[in-house]
Amino acid sequence: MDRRIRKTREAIFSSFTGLLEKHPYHEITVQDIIDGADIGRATFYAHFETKDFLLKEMCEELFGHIIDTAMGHPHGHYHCSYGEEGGSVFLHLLRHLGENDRNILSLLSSQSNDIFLSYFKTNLRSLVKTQLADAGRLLPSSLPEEYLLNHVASSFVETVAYWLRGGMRETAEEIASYFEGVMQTVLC
Amino acid sequence: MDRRIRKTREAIFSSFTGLLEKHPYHEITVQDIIDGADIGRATFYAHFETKDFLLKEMCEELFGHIIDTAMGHPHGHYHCSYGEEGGSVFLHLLRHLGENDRNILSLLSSQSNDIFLSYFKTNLRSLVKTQLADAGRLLPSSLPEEYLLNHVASSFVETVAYWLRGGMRETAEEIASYFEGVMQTVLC
DNA sequence: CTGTTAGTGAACATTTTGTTCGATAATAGT
DNA sequence: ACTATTATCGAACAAAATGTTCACTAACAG
Repeated sequence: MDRRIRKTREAIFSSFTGLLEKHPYHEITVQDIIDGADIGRATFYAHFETKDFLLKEMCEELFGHIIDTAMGHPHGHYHCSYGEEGGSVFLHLLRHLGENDRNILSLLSSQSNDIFLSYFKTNLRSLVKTQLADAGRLLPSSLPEEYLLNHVASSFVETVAYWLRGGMRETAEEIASYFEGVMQTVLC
Repeated sequence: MDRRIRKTREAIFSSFTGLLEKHPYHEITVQDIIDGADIGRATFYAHFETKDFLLKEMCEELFGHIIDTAMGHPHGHYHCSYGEEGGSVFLHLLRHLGENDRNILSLLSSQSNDIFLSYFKTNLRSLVKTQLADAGRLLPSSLPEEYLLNHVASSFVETVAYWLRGGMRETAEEIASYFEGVMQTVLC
C-alpha cells in the first residue's frame, strides 16, 4: 500500500486518539481531527466518509487485533481454581490490556469509554462463544445460549471497566479472580 | 406550575420520544424536535439548554419514577427458589416494564437504546445497593462491594436488553428466572 | 522516465446551533 | 375583573461545522 496512505491514516488515528483523551467523542469535530493530523480537509474525506466511520474502522483494527491474538493463544479451560497452567483466556486478555498494547487503555478510559467498551464487547463475543462451547460440554445449562453468551461477555467488559475506573490498582490476576467469582455458576 | 410550561414540556418530550423511535439520537436535530412539538425555536431553548440536557431531564423523570415505585414496594429477599411470596424486586421491575409504563419500552428498544439502558443502570444502582445489603448479611462475599454492585446492576440491565432484543416473547417470570440463574452465586 | 494516485488549500453551499427582541397571549394573584 | 407577570411566538442573526468541488502539486510504482 502507498506509503502516503499509511501516513495520513496513521496521522488521523493518532490525532483522533489524542483528542479523545481530552474531550468526549461528540464534542470532537472533524476540523479538530484535521488540524491535529495536520492534513488538508479534502484528504480526511478521501479517507473516511464521516467521523463515525473513522471511529468504526479504528475500533475494528484495534479490538480485532486484541481478540485475534487472544484467540490464537493456547488456552486452558476456564477453571475455578487457578493453578499451574497459566490461567484462562480472560486472564490472558487482562494481562494483555495491562501492557497497554496500542494505547488501547487511553481509549478504554477516555471520557467516551462507553463507546469503546461496547466495541470491545462486540469483538469479545466470538471469543466467549468458543469458551462457552468448552464449558458447555462439561456443564450444560438450562439457560438460553445466547443469554449466557451475552452475560459472560458483558460481565467481562464490566469487569475491565471496573478495573479502569479504579485506576488499575489491582493486578490482572486479582481482577481475573473477581471475574471468576461471579462467573462460577456459569463457567465451572 | 404554569399550564403553558407543562404543555410545551410535554410536547417536547413527546416529539422527542416519537423521533427516537424512528431515528438514532445523534441524527435528531433540535429543529426536528421543535417541528415535531410545533413550538417556536426560542421556546425550546427557554426550556432546555441543549439536546443533551433534554435527554438527561427526560431520563431522570422516567427512570427515577420507575425505580422509586420499585423501591417503595414491599419486597421479599431475593430467593433462589421462587415461591409463594410474589418474587423479588427484580421480578417486580420486569413486570412493571412489561406493562410499558410511560412508553418506556419504546425508548429502551429504540435504535439508541444503549443511552437509555445506561441511564437505567445508573438509577438501578441505588436499588441494587439495598438488595445487596440484604443478601450480604446472609452471604458475605470476598469480592469488593462496589464490584458486586456493578455486576448485579449491569447484569440486570443486560437481561432487560436481552428481553427487548428478542421481542419480549418470554414472560417476566421466565426472564427473572434467567437472571436468577446467573446471579445464584452472588445473591443467594 | 512516466502514467497514476494522493494530498493541498481555498472556495462554496448547506445545515445546525444558539441568541436576541419586540409583539402577543395565557396565567396567577388580588 | 383587573393587572402585573411570564411564556410563547416568529423572524432574524452570527457563528460554526459539514461535505463537496477543483485546479495544482508532490509522491509513488513499475
